[in-house]
Amino acid sequence: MAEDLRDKLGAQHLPLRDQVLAALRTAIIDGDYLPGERLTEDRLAEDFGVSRNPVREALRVAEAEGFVVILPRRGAVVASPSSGTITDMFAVRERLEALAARLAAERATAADVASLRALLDQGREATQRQDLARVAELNSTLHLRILQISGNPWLSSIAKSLYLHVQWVFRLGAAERAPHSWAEHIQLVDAIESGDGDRAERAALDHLDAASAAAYENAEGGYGTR
Amino acid sequence: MAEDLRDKLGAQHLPLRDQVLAALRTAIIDGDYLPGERLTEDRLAEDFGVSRNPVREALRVAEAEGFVVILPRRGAVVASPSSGTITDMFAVRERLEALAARLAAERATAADVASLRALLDQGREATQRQDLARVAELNSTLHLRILQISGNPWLSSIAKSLYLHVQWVFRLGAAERAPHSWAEHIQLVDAIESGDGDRAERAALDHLDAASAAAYENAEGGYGTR
DNA sequence: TAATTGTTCTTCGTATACACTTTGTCCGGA
DNA sequence: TCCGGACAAAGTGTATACGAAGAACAATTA
Repeated sequence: MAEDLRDKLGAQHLPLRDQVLAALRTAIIDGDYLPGERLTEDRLAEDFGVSRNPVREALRVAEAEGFVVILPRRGAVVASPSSGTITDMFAVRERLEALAARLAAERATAADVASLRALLDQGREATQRQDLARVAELNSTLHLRILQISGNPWLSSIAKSLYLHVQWVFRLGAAERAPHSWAEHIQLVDAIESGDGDRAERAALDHLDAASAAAYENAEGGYGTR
Repeated sequence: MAEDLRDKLGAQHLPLRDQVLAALRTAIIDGDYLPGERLTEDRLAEDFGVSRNPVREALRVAEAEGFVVILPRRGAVVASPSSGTITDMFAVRERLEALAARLAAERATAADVASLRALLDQGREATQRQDLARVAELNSTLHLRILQISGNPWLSSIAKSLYLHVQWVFRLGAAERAPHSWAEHIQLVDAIESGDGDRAERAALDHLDAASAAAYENAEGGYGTR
């Protein structure tokens, strides 16, 4: 009986560096660490209650992911997304999510479609309850689920990382728009279910156009021009 | 005069971890470390003549980039690209490079076009000299240059990383095909110069179709199905 | 004021230690 | 011969300490 427990614990073992990385990411996305803020190793180590080594490893990955900028011999600061990169991000995301929608349409099983429909149902429900946070969360889940259904690991991992950044930049306005985007989501899932790749791609593009327009508008007043 | 030197030296400073990462990447791409090979920290530290810390930091980034797989408490092994991921990689690359071509066409200055033409000239020359390695190198440079001209940092960084993986998987057959692809490159640069986004995108897609067909063929006999 | 110097903070890299897992080996028993 | 457990070896994960070097900032001096 003890072996079972140990096995599970062993498999479950998450290296501290990964926990730190996850915590760092969410702290940045949630705005606990603001763009431009300096992140000294000692401070992070203290914040997360670990030694400097795991922190350093997490920082390198966070840099590769674009969440922090590291200047040699000067340390890490939280990256500052500019409005220019917003346009750029959406340009890339448009292509990738369109591809994901097409692949998903071509490969989705009945079970896949059912899981998407279930998410739509939960979304409708949460919208009625005015639970915006939950709606936004389901929104994310839906997108990630479509990526997963696309069955392309490269696409999935790249788009996922991009999606995190989008959330970071637009964490302010995302919740308000979420309910509006739900109608577009239904279109998208319908298209995926139909198995028509062209139609799915079009639906994804329509959705992203609307999202980028709304997000951009929001960014004008929110994050500012720089 | 001294200030200039100091500034340059300061900026030039490459942390060991970055040097290790670069060396590790090229060692993997060049096949010095084969897929599935175990990479113990001590060994890498000795190979590169550094301590464990820089090696560990480089390994984490290499993992994020997909060059190695790290299993907790068991260490890192060189990733094994399967033929399935080849198709997936090209599917993503197609979209991204098409976007890059379009943006490049829309934004290229006269100087940009000139630099592309210069690369084409050098390529023609190297082809005549039968210097296949040089041709392959110029091939890479051309693609990266177009990404740079696109002016989209996200696109650039993602496509660059993808490009590295393509080189890794097809390092065997890339050199042979390089001369053939040159004609397609000329089409592409012509399209970029014309400023016609649609045309540039089409040229990029044509090029990638040919490249993926050739690469796939080569992989059948080379790397094998798994 | 402007240039220089000195101090302090921090990163970068090395080295060391140790707990804990995983893996491999060996050995006795069925 | 084959199996299962004890035991040893290898390697990772984490913490800690230390020195060198750079960067930032304050103090001092011309």
